[in-house]
Amino acid sequence: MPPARPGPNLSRIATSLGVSVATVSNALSGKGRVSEQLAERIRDHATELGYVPSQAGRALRTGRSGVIGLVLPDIANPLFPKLAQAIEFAATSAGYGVLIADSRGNVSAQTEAINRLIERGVEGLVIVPRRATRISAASCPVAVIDTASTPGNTVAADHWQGGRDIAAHLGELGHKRILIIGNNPESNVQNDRAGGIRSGLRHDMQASILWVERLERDHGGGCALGLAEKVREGFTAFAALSDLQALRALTELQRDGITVPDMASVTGFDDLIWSAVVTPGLTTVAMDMATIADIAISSLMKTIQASGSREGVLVSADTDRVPMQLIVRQSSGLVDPTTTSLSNGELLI
Amino acid sequence: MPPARPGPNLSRIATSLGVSVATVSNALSGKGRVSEQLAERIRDHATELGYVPSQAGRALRTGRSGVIGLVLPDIANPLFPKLAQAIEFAATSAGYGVLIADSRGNVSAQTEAINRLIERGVEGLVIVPRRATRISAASCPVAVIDTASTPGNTVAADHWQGGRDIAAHLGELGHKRILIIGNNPESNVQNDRAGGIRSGLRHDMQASILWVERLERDHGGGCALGLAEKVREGFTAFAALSDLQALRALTELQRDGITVPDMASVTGFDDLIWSAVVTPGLTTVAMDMATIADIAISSLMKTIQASGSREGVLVSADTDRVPMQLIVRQSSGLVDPTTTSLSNGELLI
DNA sequence: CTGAAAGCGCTTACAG
DNA sequence: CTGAAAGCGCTTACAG
Repeated sequence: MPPARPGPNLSRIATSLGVSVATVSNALSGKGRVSEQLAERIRDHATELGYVPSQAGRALRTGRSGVIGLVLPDIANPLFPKLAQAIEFAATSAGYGVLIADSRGNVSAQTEAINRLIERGVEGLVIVPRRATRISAASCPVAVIDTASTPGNTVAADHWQGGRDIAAHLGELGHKRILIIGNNPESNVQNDRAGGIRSGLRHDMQASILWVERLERDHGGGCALGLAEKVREGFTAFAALSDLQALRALTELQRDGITVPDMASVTGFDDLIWSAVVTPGLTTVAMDMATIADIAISSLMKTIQASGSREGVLVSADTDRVPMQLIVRQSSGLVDPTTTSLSNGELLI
Repeated sequence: MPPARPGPNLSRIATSLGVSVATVSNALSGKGRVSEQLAERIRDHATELGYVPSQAGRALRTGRSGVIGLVLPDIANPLFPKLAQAIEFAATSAGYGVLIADSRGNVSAQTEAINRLIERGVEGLVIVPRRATRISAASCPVAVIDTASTPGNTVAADHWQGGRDIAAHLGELGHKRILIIGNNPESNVQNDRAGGIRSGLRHDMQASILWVERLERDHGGGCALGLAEKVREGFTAFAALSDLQALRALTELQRDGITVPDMASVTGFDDLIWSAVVTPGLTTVAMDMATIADIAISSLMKTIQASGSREGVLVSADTDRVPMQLIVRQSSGLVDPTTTSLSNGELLI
């Protein structure tokens, strides 16, 4: 005999009230086929007993688990907290739970992670793919979060426009020679951002690009970027393609006696946690994670509802580009004290 | 009539092979009540058909969902990636999925988050509680990750010992006057760390403490910490209670022309992502997240197995203190190039 | 407005 | 070694 749940179930409520389980079910789901009077009695009794509906029973009957999966290439990525928070919030608002999976390691780990989630019965998947991975249709609806320049149905920040904003900002400050600092030349995101910067330069501005990964291949991990030398060569602005590289640039410049922003400006991307904390505060461009998450989740919901949750199609929304927002702080020479405060009273540690 | 799943189920495999569902179930679960020959035929046919077992059916029958919940006070916390990654890995290894929930906001949000997870049928919960929150027994086993000084059954890093390691390290470097920089005087974690530092000072060393939150209450968010002044007063080492404050200290010192580590040393806690990236690299103390996660998950598994997954008790392990590990980088004046490399080729951006 | 009944897919005693 | 059957808790046509 199957193990009985300790908590009360519909049947217990029903017999205890002398009504049928069907009526209890209808009353609790509020479908309105029960007289309001009886419905209220049933609801009261249910709360009194501490009734918690069984997801398993409901899922088995309806074919919907009420859960989606979030697959990340590397949870340790500093962008992840914002993404996970936004997805969790959007999914919860839509009445769904979020199972996480880390596809750390190779591409096959990504496939395994996806399969694990599908075995757990997720109704849909939000995937941030590993580099150079195309998600072949899984056996459930999938929303991909990636660069706009990745082909396929994706939602992404408008990295290109973010780059243009950076270029415009640096132009206003009078910079002529910009050094773009990227990590990985294979990254679609970084190439979009760099392209945006280049396309936003005024005619009298010019930019070079430094790929840190290549530098480190030649000189070892953690090597100096040699930015003081670049300053001597005439570069006055360092536009990193992520806040992590921006932080590296900022601290290296300061260590070498180049004051920021007096002698050089530094900008980043993503508004990661430390951007508002460092001195001088880091000028950066933020993704609108809430909107990105909303689009991903709502496309997913639409597809789930339409397909009866079982089609293995990518979400049918066209590629969405969500605007990025420039956040000016002191590292680029403009001081706006209102953007530097960080309410970190909520930080765990 | 309930909606049929599109994929094959046990019954389809059974009829297609002319055997009973019981036999298929036994063959696939490998309980060994089926002749090896038949079992193999069944397994082959199942993979051929792309059979994926229904979690819902299994959960309903066995009373186990195969899922645990992870409740975090704030997913945006920079420590979260490491924690989530470690928990996800430990849970996956134990055959469990991980549902996440953010108890952002007030304490009642934490209660709601816990209830949502319980409604989704989690068999256990890993909770990083909000400050000053005691988790009253939920209706499933709970493992709490917090400071060792929080009463109750918890697993935590040995923050006190980490503090002692910092003090010993600074002592070896010859520092006499230490400024401890904390964020929040209410935090058990921070108080443990500060206490550890104080207890590890040699007789000829002395420490003062600066609470940033109080400073900002008086001078506004993002205000300067005034560390250059402290250097003039004779402080030579700044021991932050988290890497975020350490980064703030480091950049403020550098901006004010105090070279690190020549004129002052800086240390942090947690080995967050940027510690290895800044110049000079940040000396810090790392939690052993893998071990913490292993202990939390295995206690949970033990309690789940013992109690039939339904008792509302905290895990019965005594409070576990997991050692922290000192990571020496240049910010404290010792240069060890082997610890400065960061393989960030896997970073998304 | 309310109830009896079927059935989602699975596992596990129990019989043979 | 294999099969028939019960039952986990729910929802939803269908009858009354």
